Amino acid sequence: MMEYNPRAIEKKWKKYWDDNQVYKVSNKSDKPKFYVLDMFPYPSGSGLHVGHPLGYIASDIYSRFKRLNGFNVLHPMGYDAFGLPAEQYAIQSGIHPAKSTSDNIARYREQLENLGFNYDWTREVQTCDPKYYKWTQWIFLQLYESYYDNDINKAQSIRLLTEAFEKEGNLGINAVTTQEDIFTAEEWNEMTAAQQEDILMNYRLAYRKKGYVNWCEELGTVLANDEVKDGVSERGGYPVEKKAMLQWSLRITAYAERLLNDLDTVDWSDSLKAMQRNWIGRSEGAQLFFDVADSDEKIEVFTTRPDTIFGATYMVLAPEHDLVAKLTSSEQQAAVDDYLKYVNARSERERMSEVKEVTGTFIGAYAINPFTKTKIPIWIGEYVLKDYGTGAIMAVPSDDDRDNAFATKFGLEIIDVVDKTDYPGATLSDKIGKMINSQYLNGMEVKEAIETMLEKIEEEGIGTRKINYKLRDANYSRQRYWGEPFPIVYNQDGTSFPLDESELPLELPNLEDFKPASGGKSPLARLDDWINLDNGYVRETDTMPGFAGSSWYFLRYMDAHNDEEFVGQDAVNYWQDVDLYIGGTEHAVGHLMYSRMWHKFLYDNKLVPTAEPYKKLINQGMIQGVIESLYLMKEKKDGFSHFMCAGLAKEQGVENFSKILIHVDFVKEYGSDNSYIDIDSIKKFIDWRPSYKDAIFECSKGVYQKGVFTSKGDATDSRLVTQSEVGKMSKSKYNVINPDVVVERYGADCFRMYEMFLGPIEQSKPWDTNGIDGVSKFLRKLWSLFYNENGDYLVKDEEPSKEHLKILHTAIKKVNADIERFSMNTCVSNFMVCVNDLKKAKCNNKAVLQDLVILLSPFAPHVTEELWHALGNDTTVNDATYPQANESYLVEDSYTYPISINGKKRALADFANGLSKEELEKGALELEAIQKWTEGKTIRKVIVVPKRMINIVVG
RNA sequence: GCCCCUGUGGCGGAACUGGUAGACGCGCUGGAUUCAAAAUCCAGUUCCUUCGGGAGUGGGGGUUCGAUUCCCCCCGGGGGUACCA
Repeated sequence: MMEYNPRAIEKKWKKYWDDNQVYKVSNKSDKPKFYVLDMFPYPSGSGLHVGHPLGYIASDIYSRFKRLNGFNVLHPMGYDAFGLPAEQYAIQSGIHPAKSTSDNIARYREQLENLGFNYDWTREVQTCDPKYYKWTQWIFLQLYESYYDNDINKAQSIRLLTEAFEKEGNLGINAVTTQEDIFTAEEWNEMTAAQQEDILMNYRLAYRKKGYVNWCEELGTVLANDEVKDGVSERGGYPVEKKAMLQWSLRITAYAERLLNDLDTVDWSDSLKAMQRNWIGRSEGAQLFFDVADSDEKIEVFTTRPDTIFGATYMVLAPEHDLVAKLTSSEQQAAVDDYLKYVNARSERERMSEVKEVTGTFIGAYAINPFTKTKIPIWIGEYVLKDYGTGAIMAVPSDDDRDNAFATKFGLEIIDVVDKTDYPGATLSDKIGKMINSQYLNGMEVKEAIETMLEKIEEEGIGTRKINYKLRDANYSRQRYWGEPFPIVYNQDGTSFPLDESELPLELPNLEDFKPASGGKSPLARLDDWINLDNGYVRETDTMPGFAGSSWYFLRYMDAHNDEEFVGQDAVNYWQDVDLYIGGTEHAVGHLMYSRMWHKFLYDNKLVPTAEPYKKLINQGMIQGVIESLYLMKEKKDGFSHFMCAGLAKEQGVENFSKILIHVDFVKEYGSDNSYIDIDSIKKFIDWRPSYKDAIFECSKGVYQKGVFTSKGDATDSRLVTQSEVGKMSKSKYNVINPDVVVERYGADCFRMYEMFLGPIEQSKPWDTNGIDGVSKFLRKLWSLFYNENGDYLVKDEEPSKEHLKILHTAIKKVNADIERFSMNTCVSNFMVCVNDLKKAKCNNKAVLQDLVILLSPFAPHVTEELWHALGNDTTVNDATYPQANESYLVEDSYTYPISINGKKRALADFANGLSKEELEKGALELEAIQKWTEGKTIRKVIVVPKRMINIVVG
C-alpha cells in the first residue's frame, strides 16, 4: 500500500470484525468482568452531531484497553426508543412513531458503526420492543405489589401487609405511607374490597392517587418534577400548571435516605453528587402542633428551627391547605375568596418569577403559640407550599427572611430571638447566635437551643423529631400514546387490578390519529375495543414515562434475549453492576435517581446482587459549536434589508442592528475573528433565506445587491465579516457538524483521536475542524514508520536499540497511567511525542512498532488492525496483550537540574545520578552561572531535592 | 440567594502527591523543496526589554527555600437549585 488510506482500511477491517464476530461477548468466561456503559440515546430525527460521540469514544477506548488487559468486557448499545418527540412528530406528519423511531434508529446505527465502536450489537435493546417492555411492565407490577417496611428498611410484598392488617390492623405497622387513619383488624376485615384497595394504595410503591401534578397543556400530558425547568416543560419550553388529577406515582420518597447515604459508596463527581443531594433535600427538624383558638383543630407545622419558637408571632398556611375553609371567619371570607381566586389565576411561571413580591391575607382565626401561650394570627400566603412539610409554617419574622418580608409588609409583630452581635457578617441562614427573649433558652447558642427545644417538644407531647425531604414521589402517568401501556385494569368501582404475568406484554395497540383525546386523556382513550374488556373491566389508558424503560436497561444488556426473566440470575451475578458509566450531566436528577431507586428495589427483592447500579460515573462535557450571525440594520435602506459587515456595524453601534443567524457552512473561516462571507456565500445565504433575495450586503470592500457587486476600491469580492460566538451545537443554531462528514474526509481513527485530543472529557469545549490536521499528520507519520512513499515495507525484525526502547516504554508508561485516569487528551499527546521521537530516531524495528500498535489500538482501531496484520499477525489486535512498561529501559545516568537562586531558575546543569546531596550542592555552587548570583552575598541555605531541583537561598 | 465546577500564550489545552510554567496540537513568522500550489521538511513563536535582565497561570493578601497547585478575601464564566420552613 502506497500511502495511508483510511477509507479503504476502515471499510476492510469493519467487515473483518463483523465476519469474525470480534466484538461478541460471552457471559461465560474465566476472565474478570468489566462493564462499560454509555448513556442510553434517544434516537432523535436529526441524528448524531460531533458532540454526541465524545463519551462513546472515551468508553470505547477504555473498554478496548480493558480487554487488552485481560478483562471480559461488556460494552453494549441500544435505544431509549419511546418518547415525546416521535409522537409530536406523528401529530404533525401522520407518520407512525414506530416508523419514525425505527428509521431514526437505523440512522443512529449507521452513524455509530461508522466510528468503529466495539459494541456487541447482538445485545442491542429498544425500549419500544414488546420483548423489552414486557419486563418494564413486569417490574412495574412488582413495585405495585410492594410496600416499604421501615423496620427492616426495605421493600416487602404487599401480601405480608394484608396478612398483618387481617390480624392486627395497621397500628403496629411501620411503613412508608400516606395512610393517616388507624384501623383495627376487625375494621379491616369488614371493609369492602374497594375500601381495602383504597387503603393499600397508600402503601404500594407504585400507586394511584389524586394529587396536584405538573400539567402541560401544550404537550397534553403530566410531567415529572425533573421534566419541568423554570416553570416550563424541559422539552419544548411550554407552560406548566398545577392541576389535580388521578395519576400513577412511584413512592421514590421511601428510598430517600438510602439514595442519599449510598452516594457515599459510588465514585461520581462531586457536582453530580451535590445535585442529587440537593434534589433529595434532607432536613432535620421537628413536626409539632399549634392549637387553634376557639376550635378543636390543630395546625401541624414542620420547622428546622424549633429554637426560634418564642419569636413565632403568626402562622401561614398554604392557600390550598385543607384547614383554610374550616378556619376562615365570616368577616374574612370575602378577602380569602379574593385571594384564592388570585392565586389560582396565576401560572406556575408567574409564581416563580415574582418571588420578591409578598402576597397573602389574614383568615380571621388565631393559633396559640404552645410555648408563649399567646394568640397569634393565622394567614394564608403563596410563599408557603402545599407539598413541602405540612403545608403550614410557624412564622419567625426576626430570623427568617421570607417571614420578615411578609411581617413587614402586613405590619405583623417581630420579636428578636437570636442575638448575632458576636458573629459580625453572619446571615440568617448560618444558624448561629445567642438566644434572647426566649425564657429558659436565653444565653444558649443556637445549636444547643435547637437540641433543648427538640427534647422539650417531645417531652411535652406536642410534636416529634422529624426528617423532611424535598424529594417528591414521581409522577408515573403520561397522557400519551408512545410509551409502555400499564398492565392494569379497573372494575366498575375504579378499583385497580394487575394483569397476570402470563398476559404480559400488554402490547401497545396500533393507532392512526395521534392527537390527545379530550379531557386530558391519552389518544388510547379513543380505542373503545382495546379499553373495554369482555368482563366489564376497562384498561388504563395512560402510558408510562420515559424513565420507565431507561431505569433498568443496563440489566437487560446482560441477558438481552431472555424470555423467562428480565435478566437471568447467572448473567446478573456474573456482570453484577456497571463499572464505568459515561454520559452527560443532563440526567443527573432524572434518570440517575430513578434507576438507582429501581435498582435498590430489585436489590431488596434479591433480583440483583448490588445496592447501586453504577460504580463509577464520568460526565462528559459538551462540544460546543460556533454560532455565526450577520448584522442586519433595524432600519431598511430604500425599502431593502441592509446587512453590514461586523466591523462597520460596531462603528455605528450594534444596538442599531439585529443579529440574523447564518448557517456556518456558508461562512468562510468560521469561528475566527475574521470569519466572513464572499459573494458565493451570499448567494448560498439567499437561496437558504429567499426573503432576503433583494437585500443589500455592505462591507468595507464594496456593496452587493441582486447579483451585482459594486466595489469600493479595486476589490473583486465581498468580505463581509460575520459575528462569531461559541455556544450550543444545535439544529436551531445552524451550526451542527455531522461526524460522517469528518469521517469521510479524515477517517474514523482520526476523528476519534481528535475528539479526545480536544481536551479533558469532563470539560465543555468548542469544536474546531481546523485543528484536526494535527492528528491527521500524526497518523500519516505513524504510517511512514511502516511504509515509505513508494509503498516499500520498512519494518525490520532485529534487536531493538536502547534508544528506541526508551522512547517506546516512556509512551507505554504514560499512556497506561493516563487511560486509567481518563486523561485521553494527554494520551494522544504522548502518542505524538512517541511517533515524533521514533521518526527522528529512524526506528523501523518490528518489536518496538508492534508494541506501539497495540498501545494505540484502543484509540485508532482500524489503522492499528491494518498495521498489526502487516506485521505478520493473523488474529485481531483486540486479542493481543497490552504492553507493560519496563522501568529498566527508562533509567538515565544523569539528570538535568534546574538551579534556582531564591526560587528563581538561573541555570541548568547535568549531574550524574548517585551523587550525594552534598556533592550536588557543591557542584551547583561551583557553576559559573551561579557564582555570578552568589558573589558578595551570604548563602543562607541550599535545598537539594535529588532528581528534582536545587534551590540556593542568598541574602 | 444557596450549592457545585471553572479561570494558564492568538486558540484548544499540558504540568502526577507543592519542585524547570506553557508539553502536544492549531494558528502565525521565516526558510527548504516546487515553474507554481498542495503536501512534506527545518527553525522560531508568553509578554516587555536599554539584551544585563524584568514581569507572568482572573485580582489582592497569606503559608513556604519554592505556589498554576495549599489557605483567606474579591471578581469573571458555566451548571444545578430556589419562597423547601
